[in-house]
Amino acid sequence: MNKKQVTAEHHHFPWDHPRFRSWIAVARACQLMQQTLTRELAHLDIKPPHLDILINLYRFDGITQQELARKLLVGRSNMSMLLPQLEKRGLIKRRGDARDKRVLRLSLTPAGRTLTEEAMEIQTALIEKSLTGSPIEDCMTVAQSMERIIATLLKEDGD
Amino acid sequence: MNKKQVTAEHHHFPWDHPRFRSWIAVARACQLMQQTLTRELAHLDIKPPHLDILINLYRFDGITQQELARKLLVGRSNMSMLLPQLEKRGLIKRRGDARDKRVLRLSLTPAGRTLTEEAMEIQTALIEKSLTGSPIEDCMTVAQSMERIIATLLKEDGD
DNA sequence: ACATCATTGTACAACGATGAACAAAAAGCA
DNA sequence: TGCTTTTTGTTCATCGTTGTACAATGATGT
Repeated sequence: MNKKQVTAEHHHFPWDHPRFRSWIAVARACQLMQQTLTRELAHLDIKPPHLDILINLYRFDGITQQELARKLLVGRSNMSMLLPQLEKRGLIKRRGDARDKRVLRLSLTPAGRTLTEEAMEIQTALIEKSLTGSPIEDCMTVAQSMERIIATLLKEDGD
Repeated sequence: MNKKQVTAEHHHFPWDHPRFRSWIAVARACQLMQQTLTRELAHLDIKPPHLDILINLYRFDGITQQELARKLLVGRSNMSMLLPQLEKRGLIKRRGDARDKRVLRLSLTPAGRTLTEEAMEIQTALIEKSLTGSPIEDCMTVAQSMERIIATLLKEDGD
């Protein structure tokens, strides 16, 4: 009931808000994870963006470039730049669809599948190592929060 | 004790691991948040990387480029590319240190301070809006998990 | 059938981020 | 003092990402 409270009850700065601090931590962790993954994938001569592509081709064989770009939250032009590289390296195959001559359907070659499995091994190991300090239920809480964020941001995006 | 269990007890795929799925959600949320923030900052003619710089100059007046780069987890060369732009726009000031003639000490101009406050308002609003679905205690859990990840990844980085 | 609009992939210029090589200044050490 | 090593910032070539403009194909409506 004196001066102390007056200064304590004001939250002028963003970094005093718990949600703000929380998000900054998320962003930095993400950045660090990307950098570390980049280093650990170096000897396979691929980078996180390539791995994202390969994993999705592994899961969804025959997907189109458009669908792939939407899953990865990147532009179509991005795929047009990266996919020919992977194709030249013999990791993926692109063949036109008979019914819709606009689309190119994507799939992994045997070499691509092998490389993807090696890379996923590395990524999984890195994630497990980084998250061993957090109990599974905390990971579930994190996942739920993140899914809510994704839903919120996607909703106002496609209006 | 028959065939069913044999296939069920194997977790071949990364996306079956809860920690893996959890991290994928983190990465996608981060990506989306960045894109949304980029759009909402557009009318101020700055992008998330610039805002990161400005906020740190707001908090830590007189910081050097090296210290700034370390806080942002980017290379020194990155700062050498971005800071001259902000200086030409009259948002920051760079002046040499008398005692150590190598370093440049950074500070915001009045115009830079004003712009930073506007931009922080936007970012804070976006974060609050995206996280309103998550109770504060969940945010704290998220923050703790992320700080652990950061600590883990930084530890093996600076060895 | 025809015109119009939407969708899919590409080409290109602009920009941010990186790592390596470099110059200048400081720090450590003989 | 003089020599080496470390630190700080810059420059440059390279690469991923974006947005825009474009061509080809498909879908829609009259």
